[in-house]
Amino acid sequence: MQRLTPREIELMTVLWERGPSTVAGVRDALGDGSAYTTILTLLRVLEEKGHVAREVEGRAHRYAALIDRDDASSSAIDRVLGQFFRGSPERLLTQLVSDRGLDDATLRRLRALLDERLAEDSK
Amino acid sequence: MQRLTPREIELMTVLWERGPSTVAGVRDALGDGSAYTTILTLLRVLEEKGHVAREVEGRAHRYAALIDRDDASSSAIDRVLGQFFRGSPERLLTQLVSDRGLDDATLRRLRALLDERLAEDSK
DNA sequence: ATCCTCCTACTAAGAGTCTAGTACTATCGC
DNA sequence: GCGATAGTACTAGACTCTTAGTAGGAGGAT
Repeated sequence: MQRLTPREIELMTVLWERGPSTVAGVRDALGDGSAYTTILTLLRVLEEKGHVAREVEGRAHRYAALIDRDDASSSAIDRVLGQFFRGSPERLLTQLVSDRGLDDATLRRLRALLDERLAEDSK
Repeated sequence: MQRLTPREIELMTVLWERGPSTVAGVRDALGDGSAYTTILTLLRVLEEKGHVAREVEGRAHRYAALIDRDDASSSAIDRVLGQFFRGSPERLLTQLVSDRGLDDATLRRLRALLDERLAEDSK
């Protein structure tokens, strides 16, 4: 999966969460002061890159995400994993739990998650 | 912490792993075909940004990382967390274990990590 | 029919990233 | 001393990212 820029991630997030949207819809959802044409341009670029598709709807166009949110986040994790943790999820988790001051409740939920996963695997 | 570019991360990684290095040292460690002056320029930029310092050593300069690797990776995690997981480490871990096909051994090690951490906290 | 509004297409500018060349300097071997 | 070598400083070009303006078209209101 090709890398998304920070701004592109913001736009894609809107499409992922709201579903297919018009330029005005995306702009409203973002709620920053970006000009209408700015959003339009960004969506055009995303279309060129193959990350979104659009269809005509009345006189406007409706843009829809073509890539999966999970795929995008997975790529982002891969990148961080490779850049900082020699590809090791353990190292990442270690830092996650040691640096972030996660409270016991969160730690226990994380452990429960792993337990679940392990139980599934052994089925 | 300010965002590092991908290329900057590569250079910083060399400094983090090898310790303070000269331009030639960094260039050798990278081992890609980059021109000497390219590495020089990148290090100069990193110095301008305050990420590295240098001191004269003979006729060359030796560059040293000023920022901590853990801080940088922590920022990277924060970014991904914010961009894709609404700031929730659980959501990140969920995807980590579900998508990545981690084997049972790894999952158990991750769980052991959490157990350790929980034990420490209760001390 | 004409004007207004909404929307798109195209263009462009400024900043940042990454690359590397050229020019200059200092040191070392002789 | 003098040339070769190794290093730095400066410059610059190609590319990407982000922003937004201008022009023009299509539809609706009157």
